[in-house]
Amino acid sequence: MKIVIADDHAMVRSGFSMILNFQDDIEVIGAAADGIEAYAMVAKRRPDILIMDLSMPPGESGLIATGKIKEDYPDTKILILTMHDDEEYLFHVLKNGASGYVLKSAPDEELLLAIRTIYEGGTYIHPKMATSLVREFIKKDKTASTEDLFELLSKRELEILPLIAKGYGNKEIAERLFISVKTVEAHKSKIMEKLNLKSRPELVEYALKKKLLDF
Amino acid sequence: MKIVIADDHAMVRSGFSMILNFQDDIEVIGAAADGIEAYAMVAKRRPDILIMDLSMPPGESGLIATGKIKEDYPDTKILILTMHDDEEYLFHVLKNGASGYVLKSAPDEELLLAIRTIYEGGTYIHPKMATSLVREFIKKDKTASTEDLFELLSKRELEILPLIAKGYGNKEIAERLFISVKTVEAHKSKIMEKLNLKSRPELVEYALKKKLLDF
DNA sequence: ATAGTCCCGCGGGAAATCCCTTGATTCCGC
DNA sequence: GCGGAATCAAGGGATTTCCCGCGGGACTAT
Repeated sequence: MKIVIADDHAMVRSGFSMILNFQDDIEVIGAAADGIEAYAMVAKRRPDILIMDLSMPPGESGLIATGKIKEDYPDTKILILTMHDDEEYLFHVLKNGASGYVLKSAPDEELLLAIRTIYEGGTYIHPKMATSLVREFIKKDKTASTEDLFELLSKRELEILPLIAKGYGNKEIAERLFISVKTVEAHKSKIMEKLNLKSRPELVEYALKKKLLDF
Repeated sequence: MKIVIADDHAMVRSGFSMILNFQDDIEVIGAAADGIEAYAMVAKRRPDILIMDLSMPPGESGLIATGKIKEDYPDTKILILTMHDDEEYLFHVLKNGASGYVLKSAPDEELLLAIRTIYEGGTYIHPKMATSLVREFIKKDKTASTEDLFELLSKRELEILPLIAKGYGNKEIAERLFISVKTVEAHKSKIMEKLNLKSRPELVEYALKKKLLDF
């Protein structure tokens, strides 16, 4: 596979080139000293993988370059190689389309593993960095205890609550459930009483937190 | 650090015990053959780390045991060791409180690295497994293009849309923005016209997808 | 400059809908 | 059999919705 290295330190570039070229399946076909050069190099050589240092001050930051390159040349996988074990970077970089994140302090084997992983379409995140990713994931997904819900609300109420939250009118709900509008209103009152909600927005928020809004 | 190993294969247990006890900083203080035994062992010995095989058929699945143990003994870190490189498992296991996920096919060094990482409070996910995690993360965070929004809707409309979606009544919105109810109605009409929405639920859905509902 | 367009704000009035209180039925567990 | 909850429902006042229309300010193209 063909690789381009982008790093503002010449020594780092040649060092990694040595290591990589020593591999049978890897060929370093270019190098760049900043984000702009990296973009140009990718445009010219079309590598399979671009290894990019995040902190390249002069031309353009590696982060921005990552976004641009990924947008124009999505086939080139981007592996971020950095000395920051900062969580913030990880998020931004992933959102900008990078496929991997390896610390410069990692052993050579890890770099090679990362390269081969993303070459095959995978994503390589330095395991320790996964912490923040997992935390975010759990946070976004585990808001709902769901348990307390089923204990408090009846079947009917549990059926009506999401509909209200989704913005359906009482009439629509009534038609959908083949009951009277008045009944829907009664249920709604009961729900709000049980859950100690006193306004529609609170109800929407509640439903949202309990993941009842699945459009 | 003190470790308990849970695996239904005796050979696996002794094998790993050998490897781990060979380390200066690790001491295997117990073993279990199923989820129930694992729970009891954790209750008795209070290890720093529990290494758990996911697929233990007889007593109780490792997954469920993980949840129970984590709930009652949150100080014990749980490292999942499995042969499944299945995405589904990863999610469930993380939600149930595991701190690490390592494949049985991984080299010993990786296991040791994982143990030490989670002992220090980190989270270790096998890098290749990060793929699905990242995918989910990006999906949950990048649903909104947000761009098209700001082009279509005016400032005021962009201010009102979320309020409607959140369930606020026209009157409340009017009071909050110091404008007339009639004006709110007008804006609402404009919004629905521009976005081709014809009902309140559609509007809520739209707002939700654009991440405008941030309670 | 003038006309066109968009954003913002406001209003009337009629019909539909929502909100709140009250009450009837049924079913369940004690 | 009796309290309690679930389900259903009506009456009446408050609110929203939907149809209209009005005017001022900003920006643009002619």
